[in-house]
Amino acid sequence: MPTTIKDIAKAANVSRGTVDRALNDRGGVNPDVAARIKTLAAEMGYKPNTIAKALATRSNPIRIGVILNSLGNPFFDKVIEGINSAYDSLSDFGIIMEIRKMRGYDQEQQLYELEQLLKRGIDGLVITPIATKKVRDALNDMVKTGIQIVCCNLDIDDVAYQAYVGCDYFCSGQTAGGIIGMTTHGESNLGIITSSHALYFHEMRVKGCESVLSQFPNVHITDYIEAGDDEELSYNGVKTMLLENNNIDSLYFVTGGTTGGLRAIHDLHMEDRLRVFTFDQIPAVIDDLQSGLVIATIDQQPFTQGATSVRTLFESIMSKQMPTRKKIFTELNIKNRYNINTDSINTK
Amino acid sequence: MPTTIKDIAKAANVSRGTVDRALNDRGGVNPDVAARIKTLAAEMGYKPNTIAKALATRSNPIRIGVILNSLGNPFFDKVIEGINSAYDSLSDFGIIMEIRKMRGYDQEQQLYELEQLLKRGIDGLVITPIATKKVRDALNDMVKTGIQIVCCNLDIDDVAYQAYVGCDYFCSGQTAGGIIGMTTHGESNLGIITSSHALYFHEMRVKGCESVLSQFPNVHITDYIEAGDDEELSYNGVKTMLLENNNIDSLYFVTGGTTGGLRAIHDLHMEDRLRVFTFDQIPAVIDDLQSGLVIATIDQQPFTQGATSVRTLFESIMSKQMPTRKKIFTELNIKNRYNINTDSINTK
DNA sequence: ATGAAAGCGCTAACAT
DNA sequence: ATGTTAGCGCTTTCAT
Repeated sequence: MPTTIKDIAKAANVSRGTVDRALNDRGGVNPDVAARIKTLAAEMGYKPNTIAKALATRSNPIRIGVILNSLGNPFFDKVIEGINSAYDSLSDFGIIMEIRKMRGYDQEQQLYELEQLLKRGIDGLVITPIATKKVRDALNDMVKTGIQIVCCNLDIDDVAYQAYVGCDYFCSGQTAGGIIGMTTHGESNLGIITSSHALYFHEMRVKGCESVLSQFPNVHITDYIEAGDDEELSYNGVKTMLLENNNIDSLYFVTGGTTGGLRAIHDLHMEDRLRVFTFDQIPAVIDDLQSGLVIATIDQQPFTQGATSVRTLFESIMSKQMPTRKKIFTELNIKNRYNINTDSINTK
Repeated sequence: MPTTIKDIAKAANVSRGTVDRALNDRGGVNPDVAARIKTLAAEMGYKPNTIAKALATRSNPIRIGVILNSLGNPFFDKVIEGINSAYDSLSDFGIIMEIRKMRGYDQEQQLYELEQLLKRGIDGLVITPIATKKVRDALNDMVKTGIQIVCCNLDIDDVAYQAYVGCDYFCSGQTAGGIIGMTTHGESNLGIITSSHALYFHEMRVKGCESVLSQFPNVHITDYIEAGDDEELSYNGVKTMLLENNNIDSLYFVTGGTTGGLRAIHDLHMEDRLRVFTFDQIPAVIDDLQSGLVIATIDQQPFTQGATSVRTLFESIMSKQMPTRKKIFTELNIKNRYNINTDSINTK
């Protein structure tokens, strides 16, 4: 039988209330007594029982806010599924969650959503932060008021958050580089489509890929465009790229814009000439994995990212402790047409 | 506020005890009243609060037995980590778990372990079942006495278990076939090392791979040995295979024996001649992914298999309901040297 | 500063 | 067959 607060109370010759106050630093307890209780608890190997605590605090439940720049980005569908799944499984603990969705990387929009959540009152926040000074400051202000933050999918420097949950972007680029090098047998003229050099994490995917491709002297990066995560820009950009460089035989889509770019290839009927490498398992990618146009896509476990963000935040609030690791990296997985997710777990 | 048993009691004009008895079919309640309570509960959207239930039943906790044929098989290290992780996170719910480890596929050994667990008394069982008639019968007998079963990593037909948690073996073979075909550019003389044709699931990996490779007319299966999951047999078999077939340029290790086989390659100094494809992320594979000998390995999420088995069993016992899906497939993931797991979640 | 007691939602033992 | 009550481990309010 594990040690309970009652056992400690008896051992310390005080009431359960006092033990609770001491152990949780609620104040109003003689420092000497508090110290005695704490050492006693440690000696007896006390571990608070989370579910009992959750039951007891059910009347003022933990409130979690979520802000995702998910609108118009099919990648986030799975992240949201993961968030909802974790929420479901935590509902017995009495938690309240509100998701707010926004489009793209507009900091003003994100600041607005933050304000709305603050108004309602929250204990914790899951966010895909936009890495600007204003957002950084706003987040740090929240932390000062006691709100705990977990970053999901996007990281941000110099914010006192609890954890970042997402992939290692440089590593994801390396993984892509590895599969590009191997499947082209080290002979290729590659076109790269990225969002913007300004987006640090997407740039990491390019750098990671290049660092590996440098080992393949006959893989040449022939062209390189920025499509700003916009499907139309990507569509037109890819069209131009392919028409202007008729030696390009493979394409590397770093992020958003993949759907538009694939459409361009189909409209040009250039499927047979090209090998395409992408990220994530969005619908357009799955279709073209089946058709054989996309050779491989790198998955970053979006479902797990969502679920783990919520769970990590919850545990962090409940236990009043930092998570054991600050950077919680999800796996990077190469998917071909045979192992794309149909009905495995971590997915649904 | 969610509906509680108290709300239903009030609405039905009975006591909470009666509601509890009715909803849990504990008997000793007027059928009409029971029916009324049940429909009322459904109407009011009642969902039992798991954590309250767990607290209340803490005095006779759920006992879970685990039987794994993990001895001498490094693959299972991660499965066990997953099992222990799930156990930790469920310990507040008051569960007791006992793991029994055995070696290989000996049915008598497995029957013995089953008997030991039965003696101690268990409510649920996680097992890597050996698919023989005796084991099948023993498991079905247990189910009849009310013990719930979850199969982990290995499936078995005609057992009334709650769920199978593991990979789709045929699909894992297809995935391997895809990566072999792509990275060899469809030109290869392939040697296959499997455990035994008699082991259905390993055979599926061969069939799945062959089904895909048939699309690559210039990939030839040159040799094919059975190494019975034994490292020494594999070591010698691979040596012979490579010496007798000096046109073999790639190897496909279906399962156990990978460590021994890789050692044979090194001892023959044939690293440069070969491309190797394996399953799982056991230490020897990780080393040779780094060295470049292993091109890719197919991961099946062993940590998740362990954790999900325990969680599924626990939820199934607590809720007295079948899991939503009977076959819970873990993801199959292609790993190259850049995305093998170092410190991502799902792993540790 | 400390103790006592009620209560979170549910189960189980005991009454009726 | 049904009601009542104590209790699981913890928090919180109200006394002292």
